[in-house]
Amino acid sequence: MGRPPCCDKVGIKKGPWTPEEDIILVSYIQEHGPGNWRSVPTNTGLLRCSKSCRLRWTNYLRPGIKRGNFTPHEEGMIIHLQALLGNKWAAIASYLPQRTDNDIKNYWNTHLKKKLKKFQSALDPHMASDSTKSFINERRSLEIITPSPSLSLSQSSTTYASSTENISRLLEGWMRSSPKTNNKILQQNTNSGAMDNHQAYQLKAEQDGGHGGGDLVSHEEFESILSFENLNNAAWDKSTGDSMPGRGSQAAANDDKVHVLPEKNKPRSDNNTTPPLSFLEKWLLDESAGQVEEMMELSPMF
DNA sequence: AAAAGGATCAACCGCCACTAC
DNA sequence: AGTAGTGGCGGTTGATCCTTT
Repeated sequence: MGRPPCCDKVGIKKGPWTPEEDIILVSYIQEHGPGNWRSVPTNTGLLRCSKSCRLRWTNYLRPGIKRGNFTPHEEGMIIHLQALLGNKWAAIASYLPQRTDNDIKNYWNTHLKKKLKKFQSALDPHMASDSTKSFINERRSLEIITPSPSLSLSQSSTTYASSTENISRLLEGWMRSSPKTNNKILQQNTNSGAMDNHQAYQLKAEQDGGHGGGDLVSHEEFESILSFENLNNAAWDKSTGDSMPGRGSQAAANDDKVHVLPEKNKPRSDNNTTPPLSFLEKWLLDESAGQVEEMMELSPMF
C-alpha cells in the first residue's frame, strides 16, 4: 500500500501561481500564521495542494526573502557550505536566511557548478575530476595565514528586496489587470479582517488611480504589514505550537544570530558527516567567507 | 526577422522524518 | 510497536526568457 497523496488530486490546480492566489494566500497567512498547511486550501478556497501553498509561501511570498543577484559573499558561502555539507540546501539556506533553499539550489546548479568546474580545470587540467571539497580545503590552508576581516551577515544585504516588495509589485500589476475581481477580493478581505487597513488603503488607492505612476508601497509600510511581528501577533502560535517551521524562524531571528541552526533545519540524522555547527559557524563567519570571495577574484573567469 | 539552442527559475514529485494516536 | 497524517527536503521538470546564428 502506497502512501496516500497529500491531497485529493482531482480539481487541484497546478502550474504558476496567479497574483490573485498569492493575495489570498498572503492574506490568510497574515491572519492565521503559517503552518497547518493541510487546512489552507480548504479555508481559503484555493484550488491548490497544501504542499503547493507551503512551497509558494516559503519560496516566494514569505517576508525577508532576498531576490536577485547573489553577492560574491553569498556565492562564497554557498560554495563553502556545499563543499562541507553536500547538497543539503536547506542547511545551507539556514546560513543565508534571506535566500531560499530552492534559490540556492537553482543558483548552484545553474551558476556555481559551472564556475567551479571551470576554475578547477584552469587550476590544473588533471584536477578536473577532483572534488570541490579538496579544492576548498586547499584554498583554506592557503588563506588561513591571511585572515579576512570578520563578516557579519547583515552587511551582505544592502540591496535588500523583500517579498513585501514583490507583493507590492504584484498588487500593482494585479490591480491594473483585473479591477473587477480585485474589488471583490478587496471587499472580502476587508470584511473578513484578513486584510489590514493599509492593504485595503493601498488597493483602494491603486484602484482610484491615486498612484498614476505605479509607485510601490513604501518598503517600511509594507514591511510592517507582513512583518514577523504582525505574523506573530496574528496567530503564530496558533499554527502548531511550533515557531515558524523551517527557515521562517530563521528569518525572524535574522538579526545577528542567523547562524544558529534550528533543530528542524539541522541536517538529517543520517548525515553523519556534518561537522559540529559551532565549528562551521566560526569558520564560516570569522574566517572563510572572505576566502572564497578572494578565490573568485583570483580567477578572471569568475 | 525568425529559428534554434541555452539559461533560468518556479513549481512539482516522491521520499523521508517526525509526531500523534 | 505500528500506522496514518503532515511537513520538509532534494531532485527534476517544463515554461519562459535570452542569446546566438
